[in-house]
Amino acid sequence: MNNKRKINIIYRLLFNHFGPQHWWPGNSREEIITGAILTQNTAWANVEKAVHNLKSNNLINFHSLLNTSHSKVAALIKPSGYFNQKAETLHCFARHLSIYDFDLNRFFNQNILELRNELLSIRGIGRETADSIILYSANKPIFVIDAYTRRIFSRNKITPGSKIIVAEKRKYEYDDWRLMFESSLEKENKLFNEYHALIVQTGKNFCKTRPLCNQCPLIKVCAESI
DNA sequence: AGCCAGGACTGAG
DNA sequence: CTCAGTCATGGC
Repeated sequence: MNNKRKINIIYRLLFNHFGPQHWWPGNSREEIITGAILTQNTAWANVEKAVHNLKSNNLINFHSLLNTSHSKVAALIKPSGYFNQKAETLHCFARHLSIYDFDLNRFFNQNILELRNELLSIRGIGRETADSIILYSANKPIFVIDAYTRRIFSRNKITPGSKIIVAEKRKYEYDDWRLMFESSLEKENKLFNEYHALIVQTGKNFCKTRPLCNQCPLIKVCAESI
């Protein structure tokens, strides 16, 4: 069976198992962007504390954020780790958004690739963060790849291209993974939204770095049933 | 006591 | 172009 069919089947299995995930957690586009930056290599529970601190100071607002000192922002987001870098990234994003008078409608009103390139030009925003913002804040269909995605699918022999597997970490490029999913699914933001959320849910439950994913009951069932 | 979490960037070689 | 090193807190 080819990867395309496996990817579609696994989606149904995961959705049937976990149900709808209602992502992204957060109730405004600004909060989603903030969370996407703060969650870089960080447990979500820590991000929630940092977001709460920002909320208490009315700083889920990029205009206000730009008028707040680095040291104050860094102190508020301390629970999410890497607070100096992330405070800088938040400022860089805010500075970029000022070009659009802090109007996300205007910023998001361009095609996906242009938006993506703009996001990638902002220091501290890499591919995963850019794509999370595009999918979950701008509501445009782009498939988000993260460590869980690579881990779960590569351990189940579903990988892009035909490169030799050397190490788990950097076998394939980010965009190879992204295009594998995008070319296998209907290009629909609701589907991409749910699928990535389900992958994270699966990863959190069953596919941590250890124990190995081979011991993941769900994925094992998936693999066997395909 | 480590090890890891919904990454990104830099400088060496 | 690879890739180890760096950034950093809190939970298990």
